[in-house]
Amino acid sequence: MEKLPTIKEIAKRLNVSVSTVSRALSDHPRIGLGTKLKIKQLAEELGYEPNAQAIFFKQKKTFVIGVVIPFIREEFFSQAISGIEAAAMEHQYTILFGQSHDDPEREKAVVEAMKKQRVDGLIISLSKQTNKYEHLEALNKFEIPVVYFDRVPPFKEAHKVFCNLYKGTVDMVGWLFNKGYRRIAFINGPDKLNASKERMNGYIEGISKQKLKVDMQMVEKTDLSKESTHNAMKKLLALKHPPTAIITFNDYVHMDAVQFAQKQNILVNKDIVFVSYANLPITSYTAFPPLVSVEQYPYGQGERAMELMIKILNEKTDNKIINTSFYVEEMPATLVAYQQTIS
Amino acid sequence: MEKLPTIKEIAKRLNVSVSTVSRALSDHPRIGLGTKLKIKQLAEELGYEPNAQAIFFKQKKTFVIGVVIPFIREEFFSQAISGIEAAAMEHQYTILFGQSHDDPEREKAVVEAMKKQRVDGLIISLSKQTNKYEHLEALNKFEIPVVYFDRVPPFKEAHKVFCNLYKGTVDMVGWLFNKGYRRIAFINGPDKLNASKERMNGYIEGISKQKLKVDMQMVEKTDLSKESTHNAMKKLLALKHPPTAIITFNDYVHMDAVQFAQKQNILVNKDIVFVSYANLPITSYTAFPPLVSVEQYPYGQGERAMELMIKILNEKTDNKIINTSFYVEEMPATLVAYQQTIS
DNA sequence: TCAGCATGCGCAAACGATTGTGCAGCTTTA
DNA sequence: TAAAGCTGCACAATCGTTTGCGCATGCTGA
Repeated sequence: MEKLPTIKEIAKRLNVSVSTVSRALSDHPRIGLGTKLKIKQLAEELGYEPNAQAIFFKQKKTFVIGVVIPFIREEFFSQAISGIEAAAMEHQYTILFGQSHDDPEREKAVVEAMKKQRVDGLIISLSKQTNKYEHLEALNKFEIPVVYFDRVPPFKEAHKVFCNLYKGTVDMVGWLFNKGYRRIAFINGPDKLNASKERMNGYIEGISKQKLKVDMQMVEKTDLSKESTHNAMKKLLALKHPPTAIITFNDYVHMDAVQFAQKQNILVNKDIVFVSYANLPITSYTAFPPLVSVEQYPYGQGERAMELMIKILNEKTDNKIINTSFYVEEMPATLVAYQQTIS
Repeated sequence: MEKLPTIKEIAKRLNVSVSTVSRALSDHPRIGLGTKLKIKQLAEELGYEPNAQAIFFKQKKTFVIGVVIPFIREEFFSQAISGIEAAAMEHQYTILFGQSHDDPEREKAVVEAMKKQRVDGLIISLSKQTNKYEHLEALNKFEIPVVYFDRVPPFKEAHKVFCNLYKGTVDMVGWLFNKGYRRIAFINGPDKLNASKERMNGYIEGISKQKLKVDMQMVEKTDLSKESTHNAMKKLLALKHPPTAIITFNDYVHMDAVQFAQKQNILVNKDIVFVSYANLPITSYTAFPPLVSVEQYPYGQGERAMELMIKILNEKTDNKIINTSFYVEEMPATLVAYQQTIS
């Protein structure tokens, strides 16, 4: 069992100083060619690799970015993290991973742990329940930049990457209208989510734009649990004039809604058509994927969030001038019709 | 913008030495009560938190475990990583995350990056293509323990956690036999995967146990791509006596196989029944989930892998005696009938 | 009264690497 | 031929923290 070789070890074996070894390995011009060669050869032999911990410790930089998301098992987030990882690798960064499980306490604990690890920055998609931001503002105070993505905070003073679903929702209502649907219902998410407000505004605008009347009986809410969604469906189906089209908050709500409709012997996408958000690959395997989806590009969001982070970090080291402005990146949400892979 | 406070800063403000501050904060008995109080109070005020980078650097420990998996988007792995994370948090460890994308080159690159970050240990599920292990043996050489899970290497000299699917497969064949099926086909994964061999042996044993004859025409292979699975299905359906039951390598192969069957206007689970491995939550949303599945407990595997890792690390610090034996943990794979949630 | 011990704290080395400075010895140039 | 410049290397400080050792001071007991 060998120890990982150090610069010291090389110096001792070759009877030179550690500084000479350090400079030789980084091709410093003031080191003689012969010495360089000897050193590099021995380094190669020993399988020397610089101790990142030591370097980063001295440079006060770790090249580690913390990433906190609600649930990795949600495909949206696993795709997002893939985008983050891809961008990170390209710039020699590594990522520390943590889940909040949509619990603010756990979110706080994870963020603390990452702060202890002295991550260079934090990329986070907030937990549904998060309404206090002290644990995150604490990071700002200590010059650890935070980039939010998808589930971003309501205030302006933050770097964010997100999809604005307003326009996508307007388009979706328009699409349904053009297909002849008039009784368009909407199962929205929790009020406090920004994403819910955007969708809601888009829905109202979309309905109005088609000269239809907004009927609040057609709007239900779910806390995103299966029971809650089933409950919303129950109410919609009990209406005197039940909807002929249902827009659901996301693909998971979609699947739960479809499940409920089937239980009621409703012919999905015949009696009632279902459309949704997210366009996740798994839906292509389900019996009744949304006829049309608002694509939110999770991979792209993750990628952009990471690139933004790197940009911020570079600015921090380059200019000593503290940049007090915040980056806000709004990505387009586009309407995607379901690709018929079956039959 | 404040800097993160250091022990030095506290020492300067209180006109004591850094060693006194360090000892005071860790309740050393030789530090006076009054001094301790003053120091602790100021530390609290400044929001002091020890610089983990510095401590770990000195202690040659990072409390970071590298985790490398093929694809986070596969539910099996996202569940596994949740188990790993849960166990890690419980013991104050954090996890560095990387994906191999089933590419040995990328796997190597990720492992190298983690080695540079001086992770305390590495938990890995091998890429499908990995058949050289130098990049991982390099870690062993430098006393960075490696725990493999699920996709484990063929050799003995390794810590492993996995499900042996042999018995599960025997049981599955038995289940089908009891239900009256006799022409039981099998779409297996790539030969080089251990998991394929286990399943194959189980299949053969299962068939023989029921006094049926093993018909190699009933056994097809897939490289796990959709095309390859469709191709395997094509061959099976073209047989003079096509199967009445099909065992697929995993839930993704299952979904692709079902998709193909539907294209051929075959009544799934009526003309042919499909059974599979993994029992992933998403299959409950699909039109035709496997009638029965061999549950592989990804969360449990991840959890156990992490616990094993911590055990190994503790042994390393406790006894200076190097433990040369390897831990091999075989988890039971149990047969699970599909929970009918629809209708 | 003084050795001996406990108390309370500071000094300095160490972890692995980077980097400014200094100092030889050699070569160049006026 | 001596000042000036270049070449090739070593020394030492530094990052934040821990920890063995040592040095005062005050107290105890014989």
